[in-house]
Amino acid sequence: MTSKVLSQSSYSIHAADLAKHLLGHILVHRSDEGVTAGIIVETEAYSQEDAASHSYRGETPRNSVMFGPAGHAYVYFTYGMHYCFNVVSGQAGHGQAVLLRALQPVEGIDLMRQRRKQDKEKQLCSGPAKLVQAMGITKQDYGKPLFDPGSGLYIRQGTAPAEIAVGPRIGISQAQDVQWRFWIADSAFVSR
DNA sequence: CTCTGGATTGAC
DNA sequence: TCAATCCAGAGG
Repeated sequence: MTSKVLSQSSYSIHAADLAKHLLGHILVHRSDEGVTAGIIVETEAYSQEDAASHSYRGETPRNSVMFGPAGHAYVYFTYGMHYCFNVVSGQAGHGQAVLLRALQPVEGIDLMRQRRKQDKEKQLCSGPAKLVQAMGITKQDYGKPLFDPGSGLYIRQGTAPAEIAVGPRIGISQAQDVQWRFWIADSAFVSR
């Protein structure tokens, strides 16, 4: 099977553009437990000028990778119990990233079921913290290059969706009017 | 050092 | 509708 990986340059665009562009591509993770993969079906963009972004108040130890070169993983811990996974976008020096909110499972589905303690396929990756758990992503993956299959965590080229839907981001208290959430219009695997 | 709130989830 | 659960970031 062919498995073309997205090049680093394809990530060097604005977060809002990358958020749309990532839909239809495939996130892959290889671990000791096995391989898991899923089609990206829902994303959100976060950028430095945006009050809802972690990068809004400048670079800190937690968000530093957002200010580095594009195509790397930004993993953060939140609510005292969950991790979320982002793809760094844009140019180095400008803090921005795309949050992956939902995947359509395509490989390692039984492993996802074990990790999630959940049988229903639509419940495996239908949320930012759910997909991190199902894919076996941890804080150890912080900073990993997603354009390099050797890192074990990468994005494979998929198929662009027929129709993309747009709406406000979820769970934020700032900039609630900004329409920076994108999802594949007819997907049954989105969150919420 | 203390305090506040969070890019969530699942149970009630 | 709400608790769980703990850390990052801001302010003193």
